[in-house]
Amino acid sequence: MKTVFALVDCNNFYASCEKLFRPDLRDTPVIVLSNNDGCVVARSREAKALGIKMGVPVHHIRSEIRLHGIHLFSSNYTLYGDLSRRVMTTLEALAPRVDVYSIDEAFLDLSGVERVVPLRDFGHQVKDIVVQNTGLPVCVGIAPTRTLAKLANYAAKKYRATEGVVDLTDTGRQRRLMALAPVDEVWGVGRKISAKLQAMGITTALKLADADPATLRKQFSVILERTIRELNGIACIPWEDAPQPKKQIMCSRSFGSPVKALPDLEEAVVQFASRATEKLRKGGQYAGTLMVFFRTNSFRTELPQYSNSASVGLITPTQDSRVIVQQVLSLLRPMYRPGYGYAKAGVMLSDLVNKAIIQEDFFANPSPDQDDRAARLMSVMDEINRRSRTKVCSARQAGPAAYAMRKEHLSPAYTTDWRQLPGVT
DNA sequence: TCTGGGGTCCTAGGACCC
DNA sequence: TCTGGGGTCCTAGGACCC
Repeated sequence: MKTVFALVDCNNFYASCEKLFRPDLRDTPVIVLSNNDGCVVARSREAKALGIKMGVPVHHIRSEIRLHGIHLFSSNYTLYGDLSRRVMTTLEALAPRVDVYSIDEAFLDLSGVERVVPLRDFGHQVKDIVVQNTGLPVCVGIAPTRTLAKLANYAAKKYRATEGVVDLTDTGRQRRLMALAPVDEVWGVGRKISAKLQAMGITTALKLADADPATLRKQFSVILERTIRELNGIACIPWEDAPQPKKQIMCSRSFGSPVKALPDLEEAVVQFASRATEKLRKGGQYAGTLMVFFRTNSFRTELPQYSNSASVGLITPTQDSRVIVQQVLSLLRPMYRPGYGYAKAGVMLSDLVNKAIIQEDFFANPSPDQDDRAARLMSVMDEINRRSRTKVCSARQAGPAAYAMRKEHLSPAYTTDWRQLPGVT
């Protein structure tokens, strides 16, 4: 049986989520901003039509915002995460296998579907059911490999005549589309590689597909070789039988205003360490290495700059917030220098393992019994934090702090907080 | 152009071993 | 002080993705 992939991708996901609860903004250009309201991370169709570019700092487009009455939203990940789950649940009911690839897209296994219904028709069914269940518009790209499905999705978004669905299982259609697609639209070809390819005369997806994989592997890497094979219809990224466990967990933030004093910096990294460890426990994992970093604002070149990072390996991997917080603080303190305004800090947990393969530390103090008590304490803490708004946390995490993020245009938690349900008047 | 918070994978090069 | 060849492991950095 021929393998067939579909890539389902939400249109302007964050902007569509915001519009869902604001029908009054139906035809208004809308943009969603990154943390701290820094730059543009999503644009509605109308905003794209106005030429607002992805990633621009919001203060560069103040005049356009005023001129065209563009509506701003701070990012509301609680809302987007909840709506994403609804989309994915819908997709899981429609296909035997679903790979959630990011917050707004998923690969579906459509192998065998064409014996029952034409693939293009099935794509339209998927699209209609998702919009019916969630209110969110999606596009569907169908092809024999993930890389081609990505390209099909690009075409479905770009060309109106496709009505949001492109079936690229036919080789002739693949080549016609690839001849039109700039090489940087290929999945896996970013800014650097695209520039090098262009210099070699490889300007379209088709020229890349027809290039010699062995030669390009030598000049680039196996990843690009794989991309070439995928463009030629050879699937190189198979289905995973089990979801792959995380390899690292990161928690970092830019601060709303510069942080100068050690206690404030400590408070921030304690927060990050706690949040990262919570994610760790949610996945049932233990961290073997932790890293902390912080830095001044490198864009303010007129100001003195300082950044540093340090990591430590634990003898026994842990998921105990108290241990991780202690370690992070003892890494941070000797690195801290007064006299700088710090703009960002973060904590990373890595060398993650499951409990089953943990090597006990022969000389460690806590007996297995104490270890057990630590585990119970952590799970009680997590449970309380899930249920209540008053968070239980280590004494160092106070809030709202000096480094709080700017979020001046935040929409309500429409779907995850009873008190913020949208009203009908 | 430089703005955000996550992630993954690959490669080159150094340290170290025989 | 210089001379060989081969291997592994780890880390840092780069490139990509959303």
